[in-house]
Amino acid sequence: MAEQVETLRRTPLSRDRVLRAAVALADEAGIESLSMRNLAQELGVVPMALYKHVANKDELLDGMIDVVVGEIDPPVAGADWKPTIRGRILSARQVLLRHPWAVLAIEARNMATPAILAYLDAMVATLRTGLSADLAHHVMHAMGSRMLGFSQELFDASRNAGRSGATDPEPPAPMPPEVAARFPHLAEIATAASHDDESVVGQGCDDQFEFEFALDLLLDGIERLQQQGWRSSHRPR
Amino acid sequence: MAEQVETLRRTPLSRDRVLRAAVALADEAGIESLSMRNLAQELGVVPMALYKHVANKDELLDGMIDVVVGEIDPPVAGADWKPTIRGRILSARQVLLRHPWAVLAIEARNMATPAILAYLDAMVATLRTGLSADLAHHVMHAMGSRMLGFSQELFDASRNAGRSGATDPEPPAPMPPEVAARFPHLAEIATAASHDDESVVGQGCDDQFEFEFALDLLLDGIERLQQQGWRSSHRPR
DNA sequence: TAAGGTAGGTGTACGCCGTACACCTGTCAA
DNA sequence: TTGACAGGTGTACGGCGTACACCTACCTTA
Repeated sequence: MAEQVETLRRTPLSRDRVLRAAVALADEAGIESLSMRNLAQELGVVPMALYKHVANKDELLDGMIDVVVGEIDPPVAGADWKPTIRGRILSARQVLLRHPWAVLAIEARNMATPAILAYLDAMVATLRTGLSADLAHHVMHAMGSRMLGFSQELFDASRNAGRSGATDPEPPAPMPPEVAARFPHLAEIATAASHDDESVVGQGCDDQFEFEFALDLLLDGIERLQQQGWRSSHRPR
Repeated sequence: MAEQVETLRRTPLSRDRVLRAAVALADEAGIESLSMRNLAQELGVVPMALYKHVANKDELLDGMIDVVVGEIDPPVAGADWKPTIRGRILSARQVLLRHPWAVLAIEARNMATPAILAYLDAMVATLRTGLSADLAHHVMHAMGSRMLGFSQELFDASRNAGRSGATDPEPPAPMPPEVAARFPHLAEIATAASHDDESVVGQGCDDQFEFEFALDLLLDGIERLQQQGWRSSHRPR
């Protein structure tokens, strides 16, 4: 019987199983409690066993990133570049919301992983159906991490989610009065938006709205440049 | 004599001296080799001595961030919101280029430090001279980390600078042919821009140009919204 | 069927990390 | 003179990534 249990749990390790377990562990317990030792324990195995499947922890993180990027929907073919780009980016965003730790992981690594390169290459291909190579180049820079479905929010609620513990359903705490007094303009801003709506609870931001606002600001500006045949002419400093 | 040396090096520790030494160490050796132990050694002191001046390593990092943010030029008063914002953001960018590690440090922490809040509050104040509170709110989100002078470049050379070792003056390596073959659109893009200029070496991007391109794309779009009296009207999903 | 190579899990150990806690020491106020 | 206190010290603990030697079950091939 003991060896039956052994056999059951001993679905043999594999790189894929290691990566998926790592992603699951990071999703549940937060990236900061993803250690080789914890991960090994989760897999019922001794820490050094992992090194037969990943070279080291950095390579593990790269693999995890590729797993996440692999979840992004493939681009729909044939449509206009603008809605195509927009849709795929919003899909990427949904994926990143499921794996909040991945944002930091992607930023912290140099991220020239094959999966990311493939993703970006497809994105460029779509852009190039409407834009010059020149403009497409600058657009890729301008969109930056938004291409991967996230942007740097200055106070990022999702940053803390998946950091430790699972979903904490607490609404964002309102700004304490002494803070509001010291930073009055921030305080005014904090409650300024999304109140023409009927049922907005508290002063939480509609993150999805904010993301699409910035995305469309960029996409509309890009479209305008494209329509007027923009070319980069480095102003002489 | 021995005690003279003692006295010389024993400029008494202080929170300020600790923070400045930490910033210098991160600048020179990279953030990943900033440990409490290394920092203590740099200061000629035993590791635990640091804890009389900073609560723990996270608080040390917060303090380092505040030192960096304190280097950003104060806003020039009286000018129009658009050039004021633009100028201050470009100043912030120069600061962050001097302390490349700070980008990751800022992203990794929740960054509600007093210095950052003060910086952002001043930024909002400037915005509010021309924009509604509603629009200013969304603008702050849209600009995201660009407000602090950086954006997420997908292949960020400055990310690796200051990571280990000092400045490496190597130009970015050209894309290896087998990579270019697998990702043809990226390859085309990589060499597409900044070649109408006379003397651009290799295919290195002009990072400053790219940053300003995106910044102006956003600022121009914002100005257009402002001029047409934009108000957020959440589309009914 | 025997031999031996190989893939993959194990055990031990090292050096690094952050930091809790008890301790010492010099300075200054009462 | 005393004693509180600010600030530097020494030791120790638990956790980390991972090098390295090892064992073991399987598969190939003669």
